[in-house]
Amino acid sequence: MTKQNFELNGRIWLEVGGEKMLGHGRVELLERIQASGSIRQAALQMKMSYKQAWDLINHINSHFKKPVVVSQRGGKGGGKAVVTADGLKLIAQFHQLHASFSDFLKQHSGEFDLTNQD
Amino acid sequence: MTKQNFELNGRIWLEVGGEKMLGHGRVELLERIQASGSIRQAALQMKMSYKQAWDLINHINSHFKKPVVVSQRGGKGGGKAVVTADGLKLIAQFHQLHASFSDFLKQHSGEFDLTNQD
DNA sequence: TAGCGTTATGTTTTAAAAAACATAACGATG
DNA sequence: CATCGTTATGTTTTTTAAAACATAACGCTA
Repeated sequence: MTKQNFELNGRIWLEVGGEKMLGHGRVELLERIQASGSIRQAALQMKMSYKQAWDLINHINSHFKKPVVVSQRGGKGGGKAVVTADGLKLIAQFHQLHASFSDFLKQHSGEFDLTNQD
Repeated sequence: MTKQNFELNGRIWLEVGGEKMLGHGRVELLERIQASGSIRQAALQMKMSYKQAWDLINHINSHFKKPVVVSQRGGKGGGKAVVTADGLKLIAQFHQLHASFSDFLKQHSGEFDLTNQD
């Protein structure tokens, strides 16, 4: 009898109007924007193009009642971006939820089993 | 104060060797194969091409130690396909797990909240 | 006031994924 | 022993998504 080796995995995310809005990747992007004060730097760190990062946060901003990132161009350093209080709240809430989800996956990871008598 | 309307959502799946192997869609495919005795009929029901369905179950079969579907061509009706005992076991185990996951999502769906004093 | 680095946005090109198409093999059955 | 409906598989085309490229706007700062 040889035992099949399984792993349980999954993803969770936040939706607004049925549209995916905030998952693991976008939360990381927000965190890096907050840490660096720059969309460009955050994008570089995550190996995505500036445009891709900008499109993402623009999409989020335009679907929430209040923006999660506010930015300005020109000035010292060329411009900057900061995560709003709401954005920070979302990051924290997502982390908390994701920790519960990780527990869930770990707790149920043994439930797949094809062991039998052969 | 206007409240942002959130929904929590997610997916879970089974992996073998880090590769996604069995999630919601493939489980449904297996069920329809079992119910109809035919890959073609299952594919039609799910509005996918026969090739796509076949590629999926072939991929699964070749990554598990024992196949989840066995099939034969020719003969009465042109051929047939049946889900193995292991396959049926996986379906059942996935359903059980997915029910727990649905509970998880429901229980935590209220954890996102941006309500504040403005 | 020219230059710098970043935000903001549109367009074009490339790559990946999906769909469509085509065809052989098979075995009961009439 | 030809037909039928399905399994099995490869190839081509289309669609979609991602990446690359290009450029304007902006406001400090030297």
